[in-house]
Amino acid sequence: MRMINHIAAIPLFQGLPKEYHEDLTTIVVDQIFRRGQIIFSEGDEGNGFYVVISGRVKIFKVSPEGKEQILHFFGPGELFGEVPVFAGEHFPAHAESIEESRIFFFPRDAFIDIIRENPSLSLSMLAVLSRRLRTFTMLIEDLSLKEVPGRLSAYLIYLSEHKDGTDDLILDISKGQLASLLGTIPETLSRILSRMAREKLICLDGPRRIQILDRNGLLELASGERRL
Amino acid sequence: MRMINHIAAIPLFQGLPKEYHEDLTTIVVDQIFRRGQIIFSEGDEGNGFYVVISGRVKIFKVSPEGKEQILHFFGPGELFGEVPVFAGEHFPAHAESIEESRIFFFPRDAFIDIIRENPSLSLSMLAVLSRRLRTFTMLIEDLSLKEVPGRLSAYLIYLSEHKDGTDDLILDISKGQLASLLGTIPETLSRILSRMAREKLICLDGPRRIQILDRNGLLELASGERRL
DNA sequence: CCCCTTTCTTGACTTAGGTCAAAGACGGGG
DNA sequence: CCCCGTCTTTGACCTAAGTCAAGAAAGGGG
Repeated sequence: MRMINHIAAIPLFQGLPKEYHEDLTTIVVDQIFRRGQIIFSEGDEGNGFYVVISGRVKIFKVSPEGKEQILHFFGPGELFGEVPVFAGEHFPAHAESIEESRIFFFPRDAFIDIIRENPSLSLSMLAVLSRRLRTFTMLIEDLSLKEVPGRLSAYLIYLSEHKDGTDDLILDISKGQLASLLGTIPETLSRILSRMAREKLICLDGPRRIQILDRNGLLELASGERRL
Repeated sequence: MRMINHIAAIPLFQGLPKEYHEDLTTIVVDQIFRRGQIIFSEGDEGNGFYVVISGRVKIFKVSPEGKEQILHFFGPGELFGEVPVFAGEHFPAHAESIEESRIFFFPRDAFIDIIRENPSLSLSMLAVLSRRLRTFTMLIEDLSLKEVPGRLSAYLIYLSEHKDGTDDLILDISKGQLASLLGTIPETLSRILSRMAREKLICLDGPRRIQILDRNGLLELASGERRL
């Protein structure tokens, strides 16, 4: 049974006594979702939460006219859909698998029973939720206080700080998705990218490769000191 | 000692064994803040969280140019500033007392000790954080997917559903603050209010009194079906 | 009751960024 | 290697909403 290894690898469950890992394997549901498949929709009843084992998932809202605002991307080891478990019954947004993904589902009631007996697990959950609140706070700040070039700069800086090795940044999502994450549309994003390239802030090195030429310039944009 | 009564009245601590209420009184710090006084600032180290006993508090972000985005208002019984307790060290936003307020402060370490022994308290905290995540999700949706008349309509509908008795809605905050909560500026809010009055959706009955004339019209605006 | 401060409204102007439309560039399957 | 669908870019246009500036109302303290 390899499931227990997957569970032990989930950050949320690190530092949990082994017997709880075993308890968790008894309640977990192992699922595969294909690219584009909806995992849950806004308003669905939330009977449990999910953890990405492999692949990637996006969480998003849609306006009546069809514009979509991405709230998060989640990759391996991250959990999502936990809000209704503690707050009430309904999911506040949609979840879609953006590539073939393996997802573990943890049913609500059984999970709460485990939590009731394990304060250290609940502290982990509290940490996860608090960190999520912080990222939302940043997203709200971006959306309401910065213009799009500022949000984009902040995102590029963020990428450059979390990348591994290479000189270029590799966008791991399509530009359309990035636009939605930044609260704008592909056309606008495209214009801003080429404007930034013209201003020698960045260099577009290929379809999904971006090189940062003027880090300070980006930082100034991100903090609102400069306009494009 | 009346402090324990205040603590017992905090929703977060409802359903907690009495002895924990007593433990809490030993760690709590009782504070008074005046109107306009800053409780903490973005980036401050978070050594604990706060609960409003009386008065009102706003949580907000400020752009480099000084525009402010209000994230929350909190009144009696509500807690705030809990993110750094579990997620890390720094407050992600500012907190200001908008009227004379009595605030209890709970230091981080002592509180975590109590949580470690009391799963039902941690479940309450998880519920509070989850509900907060949900309201942020709604705020993000509003800010990025709706135009200002839509956000305002949503807020008026919300008020009308939570009001007590009277026919008119009473704005409990200034129009400037409301503008900031809606992610806009007072001029724009003012224009939209008079436009809504002209369109007979609402009636402005005095400085802070608004009467809803056409609930459906507001609902259509809030859901994006109609434009103003 | 009146002054002074703060808040609110209104107007003229500017602009970021969204919409619509069409052309170009990728990229995987046959 | 070529075709077709999907992503991306570019252009012309439009509009929501922000800026600046000047009055008008409210509201609290003396």
